[in-house]
Amino acid sequence: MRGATTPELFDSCSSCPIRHRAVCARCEPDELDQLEDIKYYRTFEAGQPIVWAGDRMEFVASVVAGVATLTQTMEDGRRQMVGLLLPSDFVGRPGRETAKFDVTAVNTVTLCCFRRKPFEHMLETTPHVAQRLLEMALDELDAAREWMLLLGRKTAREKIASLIAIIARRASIDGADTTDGVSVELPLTREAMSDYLGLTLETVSRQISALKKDSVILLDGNRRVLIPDMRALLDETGDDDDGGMLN
Amino acid sequence: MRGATTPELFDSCSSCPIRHRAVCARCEPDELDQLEDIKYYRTFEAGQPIVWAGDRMEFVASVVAGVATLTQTMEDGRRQMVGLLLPSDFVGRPGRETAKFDVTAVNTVTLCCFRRKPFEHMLETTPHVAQRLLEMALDELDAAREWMLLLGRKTAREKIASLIAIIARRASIDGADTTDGVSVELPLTREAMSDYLGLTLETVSRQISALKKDSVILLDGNRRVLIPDMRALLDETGDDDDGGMLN
DNA sequence: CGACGTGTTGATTCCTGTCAATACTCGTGG
DNA sequence: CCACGAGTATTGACAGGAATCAACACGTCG
Repeated sequence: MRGATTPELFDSCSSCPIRHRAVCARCEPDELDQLEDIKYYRTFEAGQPIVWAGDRMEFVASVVAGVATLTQTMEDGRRQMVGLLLPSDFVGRPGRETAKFDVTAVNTVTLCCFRRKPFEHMLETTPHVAQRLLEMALDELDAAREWMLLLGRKTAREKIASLIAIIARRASIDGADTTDGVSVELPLTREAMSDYLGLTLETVSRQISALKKDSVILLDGNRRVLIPDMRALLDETGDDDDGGMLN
Repeated sequence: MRGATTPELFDSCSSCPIRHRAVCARCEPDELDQLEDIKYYRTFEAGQPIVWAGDRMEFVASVVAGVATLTQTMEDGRRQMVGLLLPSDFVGRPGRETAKFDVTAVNTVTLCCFRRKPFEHMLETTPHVAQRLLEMALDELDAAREWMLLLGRKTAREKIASLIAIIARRASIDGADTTDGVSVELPLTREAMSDYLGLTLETVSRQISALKKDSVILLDGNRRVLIPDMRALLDETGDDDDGGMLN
C-alpha cells in the first residue's frame, strides 16, 4: 500500500548517494553507526501522500531519491507549495509532534527515515548532526525568503522565467553541458507549477507559451525545455544579477 | 551617526529582558560568560539602515528592543519584506560573509551584537547556542512558509485581516486583556504593511477602510486598531482554524 | 474506441495596480 | 498664532493583468 518498507537499498551509509549533502554529511563513522541503528527506508509512489498536515510524525527523514512537495491548503481548496524536496533535503521538524504541511511524492520517492525520538536525542548529544541541520535550515530559510519576493512582487512571466532558471541552475550544477543551450526536464505538472508560483494553471500555460513565442525558451514535448540563451532567460526573471549562476 | 556603540545597557546577561527567549536562552552561566566577552550593544534610530544587502557582516546579533524589517528590493524598486524582527529575534547568518537582505530599523532598535568569528567558533564548541539557534531557525522557516501561503494565495482583504490578527495575537500573548475587544498598535506604516503583504499602499488603505466599514475593526487614529470581535476578524483571514489563538 | 489526465487557448470578469487629487498630522519658523 | 512643508493616509477614476469559465487538443491506458 502506501509507504512500504524497503529492505535495504545500500550496503551502508558510506555508499549512500546523498551521504555528503544530507543531514548526515558531517558525521564521523561512529555517528553514522548511531544513525544506522535508528534508520529505515521507505518508498512512496508518484502522487502518494507521505504525510498529511496534522498527522503525527514518528520519523524525520532525508530524501534519498525522487521529488516531493511541501504544500499548504486552505479550506476552500486554494493551495500553495511552500517547498520542493529534492534528494538530500530533510523532511520533518525535530521537536514537533505533528506535521505542519502536506508532503506528497511527485514521482517515486525513497526516504531514509530516522525514528524521531532517538534522532532528537542525537541532536542533543552529537554536535555534527545539529550543526549540519542548522546549516540546512538556514539555507532553506534563505530560499523561502527569496520565494517570498517572487510570490509577492513578481509578474506571472517573471515567475515562470524564475522557476525555469532555478531548475536549469540545478541541472547545470549536476554537471550538464551549458555551452550551447541548456535542456531541462520540468519535474512538475502545470498544476504543481501553479501551486508553486501562486498562479492558476491556465496562466502558467499561457506564460510558457508566451516565452516560447518570444524565443526565450523552446519546448520539446510538454515537459522538456530548451534554453538557447541563458542570459535572455535571466533577463526575464526580474532579478538584478545572475544569482551566481554564470561563471 | 549610524549605529553608535552604547556603553552598557544591563549589568549582565542575567538582567537582560530577552535572556530567556533569544539565542542565548539555553546557555549555562559559563557559556554566558563566553558570550559576554564577544558582545557589544548598538542602537539604531528609526528609519536607519542596520545593514544593506551585500554588505560585509562583522557581527550577528539579537534584537533587544525595537522593531526592524528584513527586506529585499528589485532593481526597479519593487520591494518585499521577508521578515519582521522583534525583540529576541536573531539577525545575521553564521557562516556567511555578506548580508543577503536589507535590515532597517522601524523605530529605535537596540542590538546585542556578537563578533561573527568568535560566535561561529562558539557554535562549534558549545552545543546550547547551536541547539537554540536551530530551534529559532526552524520556527522562522515555519513562519516564512505560512507567509508564502498568504503572499501566493490570499486576497487583499484576507492579507490585511491576517496581518492584524497576527499582531493582535502577539499583543495578547504579551498579556493584554482580550475579554471585550482587543486594541493593538500597528508598528508599521501603510507602506511597510504593503511591503510585507505584497500589495500597494493604496490597496492596504482601501482594505483597512473596508474592514472598518464592515465593523470588523475600528480605528483610533491611524495606527491603533480596535477589534471588537476577534472571531469575526479571524473569519476574514481565510484560515480554517484560529491558529491556536483562542483558548 | 472512449475515458481520463494533462495541457492549450479563447472570452470575459474583476481584483488590484497605477495615476492623481485631497486630507490629516506634526514640526518648524516667520 | 498661523503659514508652510514634509511625511503619511484616504479616496477616486481608470487600466491592466491574472482569474474564471469554457471549449478543445493530445497522449495513454483500459
